[in-house]
Amino acid sequence: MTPAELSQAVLSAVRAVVEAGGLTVAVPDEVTVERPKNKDHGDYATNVALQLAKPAGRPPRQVAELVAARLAEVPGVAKVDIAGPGFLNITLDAAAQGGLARTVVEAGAAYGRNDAFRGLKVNLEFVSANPTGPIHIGGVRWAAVGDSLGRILRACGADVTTEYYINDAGVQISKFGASLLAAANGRPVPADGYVGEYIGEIAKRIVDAHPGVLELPEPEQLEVFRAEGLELMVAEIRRSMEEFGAHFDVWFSEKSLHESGAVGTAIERLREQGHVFDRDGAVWLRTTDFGDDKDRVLIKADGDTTYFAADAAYYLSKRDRGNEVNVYMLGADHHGYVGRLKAIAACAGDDPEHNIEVLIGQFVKMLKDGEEVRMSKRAGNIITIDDVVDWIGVDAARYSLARSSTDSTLTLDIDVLTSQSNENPVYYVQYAHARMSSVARNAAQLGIDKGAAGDFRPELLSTQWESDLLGMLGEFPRVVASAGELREPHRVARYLEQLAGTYHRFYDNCRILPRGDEEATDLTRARLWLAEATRTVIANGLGLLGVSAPERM
RNA sequence: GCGCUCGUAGCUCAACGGAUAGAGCAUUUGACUACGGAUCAAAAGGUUGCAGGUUCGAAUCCUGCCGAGCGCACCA
Repeated sequence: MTPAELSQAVLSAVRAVVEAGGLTVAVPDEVTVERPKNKDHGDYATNVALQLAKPAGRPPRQVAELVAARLAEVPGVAKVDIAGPGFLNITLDAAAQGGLARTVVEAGAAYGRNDAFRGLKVNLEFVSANPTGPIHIGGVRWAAVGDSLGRILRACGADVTTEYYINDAGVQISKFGASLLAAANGRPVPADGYVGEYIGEIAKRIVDAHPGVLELPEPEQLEVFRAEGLELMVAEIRRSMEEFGAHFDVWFSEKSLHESGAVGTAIERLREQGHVFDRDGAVWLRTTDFGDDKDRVLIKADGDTTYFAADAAYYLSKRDRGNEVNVYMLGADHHGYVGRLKAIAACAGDDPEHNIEVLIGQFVKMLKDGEEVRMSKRAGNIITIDDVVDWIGVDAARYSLARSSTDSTLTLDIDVLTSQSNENPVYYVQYAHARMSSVARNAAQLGIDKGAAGDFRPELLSTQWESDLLGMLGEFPRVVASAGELREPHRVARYLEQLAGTYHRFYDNCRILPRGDEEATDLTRARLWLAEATRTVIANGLGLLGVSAPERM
């Protein structure tokens, strides 16, 4: 029996009580059934009686007794206790609980998926770092979290488009080009230009590809370095992202918004909505109508459009392409954008609470020799995505970045990650998968098979460790659903750590394969079902994080 | 000054208003002639920044204060 099925059973019990006249209260749409932390509280607990007590005008324990009597009759429910202020503690019989292993194995890769977001078009924009240098650590966090969130939302049935916004228009690209030009000519980098080894490397690649470039008049040279440098840098970023396993469906050029006239069209559309006005020779969007702290300029007095105008056009583009929910993942230094982004949606006549979601990721600090590594572009000590991957590999990097909430600043100790990488929790999870794979290999070698589903005897999975493991497996669909709903991939990682721990304890206490000359028994086969189910869930979960599930380590 | 985010074990971090606040690392002590010891068992470690409030119940929600980070452009 899955938690979802049990939840339905509790609901039916409540309904039965109400229909029999035991309670006068509206039957809730859903009830929460959770795994109690304390084993004495049964396999599952529900607080439905506590919630219904007040509307029903009855003491919680009295409500609990009425529901418990009905629930105890449900097939598969072994026992229902009333505890504390009015919790219902439910114990399942072993067969009902063990049947979950078969459910999981038969669902395979589909186990954990749901259709909560069926038909919902979601756009996820993340990283979107300026193509003037390599992706640094802050961008890497979003690469890991954003890509994982995309996988999770797809598992929840959403139609997801992942997107990288390329800021390829504007002065920073010109500065980038000027920096490349200077490097190619052996001159010092201009003030507030870009420095770093990569500048010299890219400059050299451009010179190699265009042998005559340095003979051209300087303005033409600049144009070559600007355009070619941009192309090479974007290609470099794409390579890094693909190597990191972060895939973007769309690489969206800011410049294209200007060149296609989309920016002008967007301003006109906002004007038709009545939120555009002229003042001091500039064109403004009255974002203060919708909670922004000041109005924003769309077209400057000198006639140039602002970055904000492109933002508005970009948002409308996303909407025009059918995206209903548009998620922006920004660094903490951009949290000031939330108000104006929401205001764009509102000015366009959309619902800013539904059509735009902004996730703010706090900074990632790097620690080396016990001290924070102060990153500065000028000093050239930026930690890039490629650095992190070189040190600890893609799996460990993605996992360490995705396992904690983006709400809190994250501190990564380089020394720990490199020298003691075995202690990284990702290996704990992967090791469980490798162990199960090893058991499967050994079983095959012994000619043992878990057998047909019809011969599986779930009631044999009766120890505390097997019960714990089955309980954890049952939680997976809800973990995926809540991770998707809350946009919090770290919930999947934390769950996997718990699941791996539960598996390791099971493995330690419950021998799966026969030893020596012993024959395989029904218990052997039942445990193979359980191990296979666990392996499936770990593989599915790691897949949601974009982390490999190795068969050997 | 205004605003956003955060404050949990020595460290890094969990905990969708639920029962005794949990893991890992570090520290201490145990377990391999059994399926992978990258494991397991156990000990120790807390006034959840502080003070109020809301309720059957608060780390979680509200208010104030303290502390940290980051924002407050006709820049991009």
